[in-house]
Amino acid sequence: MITDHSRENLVSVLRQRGIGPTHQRMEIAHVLFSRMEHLSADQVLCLVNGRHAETSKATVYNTLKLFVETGLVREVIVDAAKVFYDPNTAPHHHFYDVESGEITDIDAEAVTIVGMPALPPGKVAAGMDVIIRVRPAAPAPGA
Amino acid sequence: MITDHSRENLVSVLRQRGIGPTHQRMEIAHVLFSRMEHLSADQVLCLVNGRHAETSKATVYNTLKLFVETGLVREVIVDAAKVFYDPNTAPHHHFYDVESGEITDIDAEAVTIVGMPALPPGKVAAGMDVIIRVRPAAPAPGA
DNA sequence: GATACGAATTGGACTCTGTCTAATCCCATC
DNA sequence: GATGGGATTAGACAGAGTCCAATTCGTATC
Ligand SMILES: [Mn+2]
Ligand SMILES: [Mn+2]
Ligand SMILES: [Zn+2]
Ligand SMILES: [Zn+2]
Repeated sequence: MITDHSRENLVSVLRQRGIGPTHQRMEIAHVLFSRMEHLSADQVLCLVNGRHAETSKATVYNTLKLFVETGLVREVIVDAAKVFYDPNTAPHHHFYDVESGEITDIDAEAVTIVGMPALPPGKVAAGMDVIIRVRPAAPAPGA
Repeated sequence: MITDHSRENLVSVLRQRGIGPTHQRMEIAHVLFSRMEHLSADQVLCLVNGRHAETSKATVYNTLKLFVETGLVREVIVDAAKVFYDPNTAPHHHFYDVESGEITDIDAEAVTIVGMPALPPGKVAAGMDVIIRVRPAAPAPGA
């Protein structure tokens, strides 16, 4: 969890991962880590170019892929339409509102999975996702 | 779990859900229930048209959506690239091999989730997915 | 300051999954 | 064998994401 969003700190966070801190990468990291929300590539593109266009779609995709490969952010696959990028890399799970698209974190510490079967032979674990799909409660009938 | 793949039984399975058993729908149901595998829309299209083309892409998408809406099959979202359709509608979870794309079922009976936090206020549960991402074990070094 | 060079960025074409629509087809009923 | 409504269809379309060759950037060296 990155709490210091200053330019100097973002530079060192990128450098720690061997990522050259270019202007575009800094802007994208800033968008992700200042908000700590689950953003799609298109949302990142729009936020980065909010004032005036300065970063291309190709660079946003290049950079998000680079951030994922280096473990700076995590992909969240809950919706068939698009990938979300999650600046929270601590182990955790998600609520997903299938109507609004809203994604909410669930602390992994709080949850235990009992009776998990052995991995298929010849396979090694690469991660676990728990997704609780929710929808807005229907208003009480007659209310 | 549908064990009888005879034409007559598929007709009655569709009728039970209020789905008119057209030739194309029967073929698609047959492809899904005779294999009991997790298939993408494109795989269904190719399998249905294996011999000679008889069903359009539009009909495959229409029919899969209809099957999902009526609870005959279930969508599995594990891969950003495409949706898989699962003829197993019993509650269960999945192993997903991120390299081969192979999907394997995990019986939900065997697994218990302890300490699940309360749903966000105003939300009602619509389902839970557990996805264990795996990859082929690296060959032993020096072997 | 000018030059050189590898790395990063870019526009735009392209692929792929999935949606939409208007025309046509199918088929049960009369 | 006409009628009518649902199902199917081709193909245009939309949106996410990839790819590539050309350009630009940042930095190191002179
Ligand atoms: Mn800025
Ligand atoms: Mn068949
Ligand atoms: Zn998250
Ligand atoms: Zn399954």
